[in-house]
Amino acid sequence: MLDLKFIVAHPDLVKAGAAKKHIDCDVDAILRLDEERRELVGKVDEARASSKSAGKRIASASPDERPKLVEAQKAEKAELQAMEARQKDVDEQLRALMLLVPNVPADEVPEGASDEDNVEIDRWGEPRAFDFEPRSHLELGEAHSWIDIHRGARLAGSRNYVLQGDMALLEHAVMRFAFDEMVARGFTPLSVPTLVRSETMVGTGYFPGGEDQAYRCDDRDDLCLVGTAEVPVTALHQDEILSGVDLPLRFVAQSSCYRREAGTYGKDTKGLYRVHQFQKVEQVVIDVADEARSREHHASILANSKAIVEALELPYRVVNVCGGDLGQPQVQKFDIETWMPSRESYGETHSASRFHDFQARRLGLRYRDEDGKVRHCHTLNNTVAASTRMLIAIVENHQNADGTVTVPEPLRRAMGGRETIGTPIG
RNA sequence: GGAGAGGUGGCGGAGUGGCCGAACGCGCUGGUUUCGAAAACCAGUAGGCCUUCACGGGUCUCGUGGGUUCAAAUCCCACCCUCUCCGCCA
Repeated sequence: MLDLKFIVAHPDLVKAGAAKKHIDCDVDAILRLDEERRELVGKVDEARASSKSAGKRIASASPDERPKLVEAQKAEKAELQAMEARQKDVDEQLRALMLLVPNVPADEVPEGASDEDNVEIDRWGEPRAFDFEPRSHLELGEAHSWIDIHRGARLAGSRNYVLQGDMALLEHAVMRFAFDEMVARGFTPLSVPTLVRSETMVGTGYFPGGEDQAYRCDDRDDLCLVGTAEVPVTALHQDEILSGVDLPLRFVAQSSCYRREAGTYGKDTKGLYRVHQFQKVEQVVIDVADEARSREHHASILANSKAIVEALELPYRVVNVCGGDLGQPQVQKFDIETWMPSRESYGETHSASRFHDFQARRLGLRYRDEDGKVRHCHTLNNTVAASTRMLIAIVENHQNADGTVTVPEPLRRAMGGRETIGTPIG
């Protein structure tokens, strides 16, 4: 969330930011509640101080004046309790509203309502001109018994799948390559829980608002399956005060990712593009609160992922995500979209976001700065590789006329040294 | 799942109703000393909120939330977490 002091000092900026994101929030109600809160806090503190000193008088009073003093205190206490109850009520209302206020987008974020308004800012490689009719990943997958949608659905419902044989191997190969690359770049490898407390979902900004998109086990255990390792990794140091000299922290984690995809019925129903579960390697950076550093990290985590996609020889473009396509927590987001022949378009494969202290403030993630002051950290994250979407891009872009698939060089070692997979299709 | 023990500051650890945001030790920071360092000695060392130009002052927080009391780290209730033993188990 945003700093309450910031909201109070710059209500128009916050409102403009929300408008740019096409998100509703009641800034004026927050201003009103904050004023009421200040008034109450002043009064409550005063009443408490007087109650305290009265208590001390009672403790040192003689036995015969004690009952009188205690009686007087009882009356004051009722008054104090009423004020405290009101204060608590105001605080709760305030927090609930604060959780709904979106982060202010950067100036460079383009205006726009949906992903159609995202602005291309970079492009690498050329979509391949096939001299044969290219097959979709699903056609290839079914021909080679690599992808089993029917049994996936039978096991787990629609939007589920089973990978078999070389496709299951290739999935591991991509994940391992992505993970190793990040470790080589100095990121600390992490293996984290994917089932987290609801509180952790709130901390990273997914709740409130994203409850429909998460699988929840909270009727019995107050736990949710994460949609990305970003959640447990960013929250790793929640409620801690880190030492400034330890920053930045750079983490890489692989995890299963679970997404309900509510409200997407009928959209991307074919193949592996939009599924309920996949594997993902994710990178997370936690650093001091500094705009320049935030921008540097943003560029660098984007570069990390570009290097992966380039090493796999996949054409891509980078888009500057517009206001309306930006989530509540982000300041700015760059998506990498990788060319997918069957879609005849670039499909989103990576999402590099920076948050300023929006997540850190919810998480209680802080550090002690050089000047001795305690501040909230800045957080960032980006996809390194998401299994299903990378598999789509790899098999579709590197397919051959006979239905075999050329394995990109970095993945060959994990594929037993083979240059191609699949037997020619008749 | 059953039985027991426990959760106090960066760490260890005292504290069983008012004098406790909290002894003592370690760590850390500054100073004295030293050619420099170590040691020794002295001083400082949690966070939130309100208030103040500032110095400061007030208040809250001893796992979390409720309760008892004029007064709670301390008593009561619920929940969360950790550890030990048993059971189950990849």
